[in-house]
Amino acid sequence: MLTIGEFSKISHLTLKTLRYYDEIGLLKPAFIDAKNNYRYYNISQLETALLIARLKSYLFSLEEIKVILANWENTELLNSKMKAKQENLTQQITFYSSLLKKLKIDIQLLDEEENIMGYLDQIEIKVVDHLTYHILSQRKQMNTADFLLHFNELFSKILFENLSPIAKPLAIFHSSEYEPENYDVEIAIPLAMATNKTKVFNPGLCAMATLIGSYDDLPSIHTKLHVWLAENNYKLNSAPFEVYQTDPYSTPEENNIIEVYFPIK
Amino acid sequence: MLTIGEFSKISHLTLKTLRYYDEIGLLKPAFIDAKNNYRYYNISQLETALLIARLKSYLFSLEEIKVILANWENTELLNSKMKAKQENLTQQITFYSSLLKKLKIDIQLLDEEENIMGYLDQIEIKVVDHLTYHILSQRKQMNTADFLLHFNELFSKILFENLSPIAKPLAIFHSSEYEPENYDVEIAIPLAMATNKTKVFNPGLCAMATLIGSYDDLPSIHTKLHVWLAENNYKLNSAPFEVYQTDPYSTPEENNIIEVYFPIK
DNA sequence: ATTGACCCTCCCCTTACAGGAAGCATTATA
DNA sequence: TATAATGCTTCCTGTAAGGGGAGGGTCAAT
Repeated sequence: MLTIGEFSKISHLTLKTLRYYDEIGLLKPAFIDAKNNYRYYNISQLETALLIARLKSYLFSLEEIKVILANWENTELLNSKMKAKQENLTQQITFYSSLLKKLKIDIQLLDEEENIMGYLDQIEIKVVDHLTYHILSQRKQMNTADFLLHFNELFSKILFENLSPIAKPLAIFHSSEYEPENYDVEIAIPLAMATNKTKVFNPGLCAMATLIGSYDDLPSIHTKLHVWLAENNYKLNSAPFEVYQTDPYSTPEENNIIEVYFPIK
Repeated sequence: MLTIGEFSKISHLTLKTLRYYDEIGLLKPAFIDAKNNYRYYNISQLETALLIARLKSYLFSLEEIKVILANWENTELLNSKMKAKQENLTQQITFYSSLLKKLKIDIQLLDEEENIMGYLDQIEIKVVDHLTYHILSQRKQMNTADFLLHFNELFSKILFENLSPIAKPLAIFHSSEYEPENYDVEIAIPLAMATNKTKVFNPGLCAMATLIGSYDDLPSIHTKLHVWLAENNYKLNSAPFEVYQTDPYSTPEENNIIEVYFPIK
């Protein structure tokens, strides 16, 4: 039997950590002296501690580790968790790598004494009179993370009901605030002919800017448009919408072309 | 003037986020109506919001971003912070990559139906009678993170006082628990001759195991040794110590050779 | 005048502990 | 044996960056 201090020294886990693991039920001492609440550990628990440390080094959460330990006999579980973690780490690495790439571009800009927000001045705003369309649309509360998925239903309908799209798909944003988990969006596809399921989409005069790049830059475009509206004494007349000019499935993230329209008056 | 909802929609920051940024002083609304506490933002603050989002995407903490914004005129600061962050990201990537490599090895083990803790059984324990040395030593409370640095002083003394080391440097662990920030360690170098500054180091009979690999595996060795002591009815006779057989500065992390000794009775 | 959308503050929750206080228990030393 | 030094306990607070929700006030349009 080892006291918590001895156990700490051998396992290289602090007292705080051991007490915390006890509390969350990850590693409970083999024996607790009822009269003074002293914790005592088995020597064999040292190996459990090693295992925990090992899994922790792979960035599993303590909750995940608990599950793995509880099903230690089930090697399939561990195997699949490990493979999931591998996938996870790989994604992290690509994420960090692309971040690093962007960062380096900005550093170069800074070294050339340019403003890193300078790209904002490159955004060009046009005033256009948008065509009137008959659109097939669906309005939903959606999670912005799986925005794309929601188009599938529409695409499918068009395919199976032999409808003919006449322009690129678009999305109309009705939300009054930014709520990524529960975003009020109407996705739509303009059709060549009106049916009883279509409705008329007639935004009229619009301020428009084109985004070439990642969706992450959408706030920049929106900001630009709003600043422009304010400077030119226009008001937003109805919900902003976006037209997707490129296929997000086959286009690399940074080459997407999205037109953002603000109906104005 | 924009209400918080409008500002949220354009900037793609949630209401929660905006209120939080107000609270921590990162982005305070330009105007607050005193009678109802409504927050109102300037259009120009949208660009600040964009900047914040940008820096956040580079994984700066909000605290860092606050500092950067406060010194926005000082382009040097931003530049240096960006370069530090670049370094940081690079390290993260190497860290994740090496983790991924280890993970893949374990996955392969699992696929071959081996236990991932199997390496524990490979650790060989010998009983040896340790030589007696005259050691030049220093006992300190240290942070385990800069363990190596503490040797420099000793090395320097040996060099400038023309002393002759006779064996590899070692460290004796007096701590009674694991406290990474404040670890009670005695670092020592055995010398050929006794002086008035040396003391006798005579651990006697020891159980010994050799670690080839990263320092992270030290708990495994300690665990192994403790299990062995318990199984063979020995007791720890004095503080455990480690002998560093390889130069940590020139040896890649995974090739270090460290001998761990437990004086026994 | 009412209603529904919008805004406010306040409190609790998240991870994986660290830091510290206050108070027993055990062990070492004088 | 008395005292001091450790060792152990529980409990409280704090971390980063907000999310979730309660309870209640306010605004704009009908």
